[in-house]
Amino acid sequence: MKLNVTKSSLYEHVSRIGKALSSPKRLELIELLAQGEKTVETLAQQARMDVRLASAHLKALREARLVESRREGKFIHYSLSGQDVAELWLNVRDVAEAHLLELRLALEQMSAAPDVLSPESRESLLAKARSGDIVVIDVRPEAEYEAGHLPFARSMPLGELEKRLAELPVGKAVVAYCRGPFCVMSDEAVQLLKKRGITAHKITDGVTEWQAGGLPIER
Amino acid sequence: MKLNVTKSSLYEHVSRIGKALSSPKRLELIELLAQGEKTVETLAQQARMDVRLASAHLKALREARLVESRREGKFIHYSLSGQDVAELWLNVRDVAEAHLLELRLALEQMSAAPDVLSPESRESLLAKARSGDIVVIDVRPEAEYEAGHLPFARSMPLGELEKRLAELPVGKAVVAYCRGPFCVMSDEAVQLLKKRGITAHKITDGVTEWQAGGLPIER
DNA sequence: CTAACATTCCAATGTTTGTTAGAGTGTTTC
DNA sequence: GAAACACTCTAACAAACATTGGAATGTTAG
Repeated sequence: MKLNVTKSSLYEHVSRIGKALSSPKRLELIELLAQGEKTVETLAQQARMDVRLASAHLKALREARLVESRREGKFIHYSLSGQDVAELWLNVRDVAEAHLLELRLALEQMSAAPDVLSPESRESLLAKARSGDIVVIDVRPEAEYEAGHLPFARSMPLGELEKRLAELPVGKAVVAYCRGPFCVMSDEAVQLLKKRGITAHKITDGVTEWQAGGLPIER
Repeated sequence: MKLNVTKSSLYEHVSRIGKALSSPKRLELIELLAQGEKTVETLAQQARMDVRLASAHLKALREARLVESRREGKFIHYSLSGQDVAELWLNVRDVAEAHLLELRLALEQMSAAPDVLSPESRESLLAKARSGDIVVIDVRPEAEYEAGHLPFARSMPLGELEKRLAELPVGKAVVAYCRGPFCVMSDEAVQLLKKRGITAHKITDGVTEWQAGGLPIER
């Protein structure tokens, strides 16, 4: 029998948010939810964890009011309870990257192999995409593309990429993106494309980073 | 016997930052450190906790690279390891305030009594302070004032306020501030001033909020 | 109604964390 | 050198947490 003592100092309240951010699994769920609303099953599958565990973590996130749920028939759809939550995730990630050497090393090692497009300005990328100079592909699952994607990007989920290579205009450089710097799907896409002789690069920005930078998102 | 397995997924690294933010005591220490570097003893005293406990929490914060320490003779001075850490704290606090009803209620209740200056723009406050239209007082301990304060503010620590009332120009409205919305020192200052018949208001901004808003800080 | 399914709840496990007590380091002052 | 001081480390315990197995809930489809 637990008593509801609510040791409610102001810091206590804020620490509930901190607690929600203190588990790697929950952070992964937040990043996935930043790509659009999802069911528990989808989340569990994409984060490779047991459904029960995902449910438990989602409960914790819901209690910290970072996520909301919506029932639709058999399924319960979870989503972040605001754009500010996605931006908080970016903020925590940036601070971690700035101060934790280990993380910076791990990230460098990860994206050392495939071509990362030099961080030219987001606007210049946008301009090239608009003019048709380059082809921007979104290699995330289609549902995430539907929930919001970069302007002028076309959906080309990693799993289908190989079969759908013919859809890509010949001779044009391809720029791939996925969920953000922690996501390896764009790396794999670039590898595959280069193997087929297609000029390909990746950008580490995902939709969340793009949006947080004040740039437009299409739907 | 613990093995140093370092389950180093990327999320694992970021969660170290989250863990550091998951304890109310640590958050309080972060807020205090945002006011300027401090020794363990000062921190323990201001946060009303045992020195040993403060030391333990500081160790955790240091391991998450959110704070740094610097030895100077007998004393070890702790400080945030970057402005970004202070801004992360603001970000977490803002998200908590936006999504946790309980916190918003607690805050409203807290600042219901004393006069909160209507959130007129920071610039207009600055202008009035510059022109001498109002007197801005910083009621934090003097050391924190020294480490950085609002432009045109004069130091008037809460503990000395009563003795030093004569220093205030007569007939002018006083605006008090302290560490931020969680800090009650400005509330107490306003109460005391009003009791003496002095027109007094508070602003909830502290130096950190002011600075994060892109406004200048004096030193 | 029942069956199938998505999701959550409950209970039990081992692990991590917060806290305090007491001892130990390193630095200054005499 | 010794004493005083600021701070940290070790050990210990209770509380909180993550994870898994098994059962329960609520919904749709028949």
